[in-house]
Amino acid sequence: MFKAVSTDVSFPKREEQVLELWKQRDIYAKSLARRQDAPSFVFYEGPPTANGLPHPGHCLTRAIKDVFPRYKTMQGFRCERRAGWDTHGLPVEVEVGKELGIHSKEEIEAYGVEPFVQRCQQSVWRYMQQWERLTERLGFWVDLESAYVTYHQSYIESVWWSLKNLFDRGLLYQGHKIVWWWAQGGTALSSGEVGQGYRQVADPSVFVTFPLVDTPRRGLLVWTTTPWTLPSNMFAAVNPELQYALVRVADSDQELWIAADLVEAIATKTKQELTVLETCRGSDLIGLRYRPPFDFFYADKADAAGDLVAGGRQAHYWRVVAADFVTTDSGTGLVHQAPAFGEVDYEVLSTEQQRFVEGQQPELFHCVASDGKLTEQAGPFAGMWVKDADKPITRDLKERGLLFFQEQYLHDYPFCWRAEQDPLIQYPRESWFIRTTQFKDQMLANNARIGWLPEHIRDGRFGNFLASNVDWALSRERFWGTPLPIWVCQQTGRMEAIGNYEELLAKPGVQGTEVWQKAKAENPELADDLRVHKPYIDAVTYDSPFADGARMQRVEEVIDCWYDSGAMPFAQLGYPHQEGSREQFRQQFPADFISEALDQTRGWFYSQLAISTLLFGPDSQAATDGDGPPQRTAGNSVDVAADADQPWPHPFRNCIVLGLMMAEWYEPKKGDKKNIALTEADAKEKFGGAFEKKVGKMSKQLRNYRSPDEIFDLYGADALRWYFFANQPPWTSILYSERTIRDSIPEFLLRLWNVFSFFTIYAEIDEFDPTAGVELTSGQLSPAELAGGEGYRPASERSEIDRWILSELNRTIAAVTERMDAYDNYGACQQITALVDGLSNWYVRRSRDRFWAKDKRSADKLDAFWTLYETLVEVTKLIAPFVPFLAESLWQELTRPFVGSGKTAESVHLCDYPKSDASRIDQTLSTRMQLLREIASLGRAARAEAKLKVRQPLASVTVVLPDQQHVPWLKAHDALVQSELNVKAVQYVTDAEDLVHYSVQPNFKRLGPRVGKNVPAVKKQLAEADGGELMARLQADGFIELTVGEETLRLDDQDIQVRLQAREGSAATQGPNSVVVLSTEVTPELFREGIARDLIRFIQSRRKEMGCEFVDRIVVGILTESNDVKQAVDEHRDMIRRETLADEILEQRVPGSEPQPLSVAGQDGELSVAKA
RNA sequence: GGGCGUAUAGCUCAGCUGGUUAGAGCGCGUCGCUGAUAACGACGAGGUCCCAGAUUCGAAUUCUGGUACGCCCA
Repeated sequence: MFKAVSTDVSFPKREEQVLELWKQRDIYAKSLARRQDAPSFVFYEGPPTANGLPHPGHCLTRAIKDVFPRYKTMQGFRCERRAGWDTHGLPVEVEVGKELGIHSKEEIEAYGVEPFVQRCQQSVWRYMQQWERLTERLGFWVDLESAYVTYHQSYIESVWWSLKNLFDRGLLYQGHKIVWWWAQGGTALSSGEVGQGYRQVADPSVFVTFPLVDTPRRGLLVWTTTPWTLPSNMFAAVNPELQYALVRVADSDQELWIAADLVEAIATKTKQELTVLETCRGSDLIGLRYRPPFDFFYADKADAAGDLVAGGRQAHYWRVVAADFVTTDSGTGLVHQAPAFGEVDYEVLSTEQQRFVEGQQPELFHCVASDGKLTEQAGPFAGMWVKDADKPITRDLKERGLLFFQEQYLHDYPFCWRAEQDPLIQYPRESWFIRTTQFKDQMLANNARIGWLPEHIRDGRFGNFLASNVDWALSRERFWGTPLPIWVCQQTGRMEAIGNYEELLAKPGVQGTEVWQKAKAENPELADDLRVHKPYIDAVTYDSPFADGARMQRVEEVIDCWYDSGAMPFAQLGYPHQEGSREQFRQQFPADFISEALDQTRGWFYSQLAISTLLFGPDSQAATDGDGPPQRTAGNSVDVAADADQPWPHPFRNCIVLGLMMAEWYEPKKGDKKNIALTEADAKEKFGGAFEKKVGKMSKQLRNYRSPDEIFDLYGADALRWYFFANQPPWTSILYSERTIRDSIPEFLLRLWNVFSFFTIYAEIDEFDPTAGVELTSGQLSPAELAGGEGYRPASERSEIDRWILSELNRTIAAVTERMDAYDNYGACQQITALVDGLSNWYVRRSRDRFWAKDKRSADKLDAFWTLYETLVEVTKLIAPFVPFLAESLWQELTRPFVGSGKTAESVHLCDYPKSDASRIDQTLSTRMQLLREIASLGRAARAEAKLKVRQPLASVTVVLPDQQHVPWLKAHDALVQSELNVKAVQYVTDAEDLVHYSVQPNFKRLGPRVGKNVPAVKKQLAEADGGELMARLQADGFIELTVGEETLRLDDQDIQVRLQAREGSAATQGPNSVVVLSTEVTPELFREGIARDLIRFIQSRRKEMGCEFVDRIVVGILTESNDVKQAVDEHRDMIRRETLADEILEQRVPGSEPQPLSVAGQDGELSVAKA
């Protein structure tokens, strides 16, 4: 049987119990086992790194990642959820470096690559426990035991396989990458590190003359802010779209090309008089050859030239080229290009290289060594530190008459975050690239088929990013990462890629494996996976197939760890090496659903798409061993039809892109801004009144957020989850607001719990038994199963309100399903909230007296029980994916009476998701009930207006409706309105000119297209006409006629809408569909009845104070001087006794009671109550 | 500097394809209810829908141009 549950519930405590239950009974495994042969719904976990502590943002990601797999599992899909960990990369090296107190590459090498890498491998798991605990506590069901790990040998071998594939197809190549370089430290810095070091500095800005080869009197006026790069000049860039002017400099024969828009500005700035001789478009200047300011390279290469792809021949260097980044915002409109020292400049060189035929392309040159000093090639400047060379170079130009102008220029420039005095420079490094640009169109086509949420990601941020794709710079000159599996012939320089470790060992003349064997022998604890890492793998060499006697040696680099993560769809399976991985891959590719935050656009979203497109795209068939793209026949996707001929989209069909999470905190208006408070209450206590609320980024330093653990302990995981799901669409920036998280408890969790608690209280008292007569088959307490229950009647035989809530339930189930299938958790939650509100504030509220009815077995009472029970059971399943803990608690309680049978599903998460029963949806009933609720609400508003509390009975209300349609139905529900508004009678009228004023408006949506420009005229005529008369005519004829201009319009009741307006001075309120008018007269009889209701209330609260059980009977004594009160007791004795379970009402003090003062009808008295 | 996004009540946000009284929750205020009760309900105040222009019979919604903020990239 049911047992009344306390309303004093601690959700965190209950959640811990639920976790224990899940663990004991292995519910997650069972939920998968149930769907073993079902169609799959594929989910990919984007691997987080356990190298840092999890924070609130991870909770959101993990909550979203949880809700859809849970939902799909209940919907009948098999959804395997494999966890994964990202373990490589610079952050790990930095952590270890901190521990060791070292940071430069040299220091790491001095420390020893071998112990360093070993430490990295151990360090990766530093926060593992916290991550696992968070995952579990949040209720994120994911298979942690079989998690994929990016440093595992099988994972790395998958990555190798893919890289070999790319290498063999000519898609991996060596080139230069311009990096931010710390010359003193001899290392490249990541963009994150560079970002930390920006400072404002003054640098020289110089305008230099480049004389044209054919007409030396004419020159290009070229701008640069880095004079030290001038010796390495290769081109001058113009914007082909801009206008350029040839100007003569007054008092000289010099003629210079500059941007036309800048003539005046430059003249003013340089105090020179400039005369425009001619103008042209930038594109007309392209190809002009000039003499560079220094001869260091010019001496050798002035005549270097090559054949063009498009035919013809062109000089390699020192000519005008096109670059659309050139603007007229500053400088001269012509920009000096030293591709070695600028990423954009380098792109210009790349573009130029592509114009020439293979083997005849211009090549990068420069004269700066990696230590930041100019080389011997720089002649007199050799040996100078680049920044120190600015001045001598400028002076030299000036002496030779090439310097036109110089000034100081303020801008932000990056410095090394470890050595603040050291400016960083852009510098070319050898690097490996993947030829992704060749697949740009395919990637775009692939992207176009992905269901992005929000949609604008596809054409916006992600689409633009793809459209401006550059080749993927894959290699890293670091230590802890997947080694690039390319071996080089030491003699010929020819290379080959290796696809796995075994393949390497099978090479002829293999040597060097003993390095690993020795390490392992010395330390058997070493993870075997390390053998495919640096430095062990570097030691492995073999005989070159390209030259007799030569050896093959691995290149030094490791790869970008984003490649690791992007390879996850196949690498998590060890594809294609592991046994069974091909079959698994075919079943688990592509994913139906993934989700990460917006910052992954250029990260995991891109790495996955790029790798997948290159490896499994249309023209990769041959290279994938004949497997081709393994297209799974379709599970489930939005917008994207599973089209057998179209290989897209992969590797994921739907992606929810989460917004960034913001923190909310309070800081004092005065004093230490670091001394913050996390809640308003704390702030009040700490700072008095003087504080302000702040919203901003989460910050570890400021600690402006509460740790997830604390949230779980204080409010519970469901509160946090519901807050995430139900408060905003997930792609907006989400405020991590402790107050709002806390508020989700009373707003939703507790409200539902209270309904449930109400149910159990009366189910226990009345011994409601849902088991009798029920034959369990599925054990899910489905409507069909419950239909056999004792006293269960078909919905059609139950009362209106029962049918109403069942209709709302099924309507909601349909809506939630529709929303969730569209990956819209927010919309789904709004539906659920509305249902629970209706259940609590209308169904239970309006049904209470049915549960209080004396006859325990009356059909109506049983209907109420069955209806509420069934609704609770279905709601429990409905909310299970969202708030799995509360749902489980409810399920365990709701199934309690059946437990003996052993046939009920042992967890709500082993149930099917509810199916909407269309036959139970009654739209008319919904509309009518809505109207009824409107009337009740208006009635209450009218009472409030007239200051007549609901406890005071009134004679009647009059409800004015514009049409008769629903009146018969409403009349049948008089009792409901009467009790809700505490009135004796309800009248419905449509024609009540004395009470309301009718105003008639056009139905714009209908009439707009029909009458167009005449809409305002129609509106005016309708407004000016007598509303009541129009109504009468409409009701009599079915239409009205209006003359607008030349035309006569016939309008029916669909074309116009009648609005009611309460007349001034009556106790009336108006709503969208009706007006409710209150009869405000309080007769003596009504007054006394009000007194009786007051007395009931006093007695009830006294009962409660005394700790009476619900069924205890009492004796009541009322002492009063008031005749009204005495008379009220006489007249309403039965009602008072019935409501308060009083055996007797005496006009004296009840012996053995504690008398209480009583104030009713403005009279004092005394109330005494005792148990009978 | 470029790209993307956002701007609606005191706060956090809804508002689909244009339809004339712009909504919710919280907060605030007033009142009510009192055997679901440390809950709950009703009502109220509170809006230049960022600004300007355009399209239209009609614009929070579409277009153009600004402004502010956020993110990503340079």
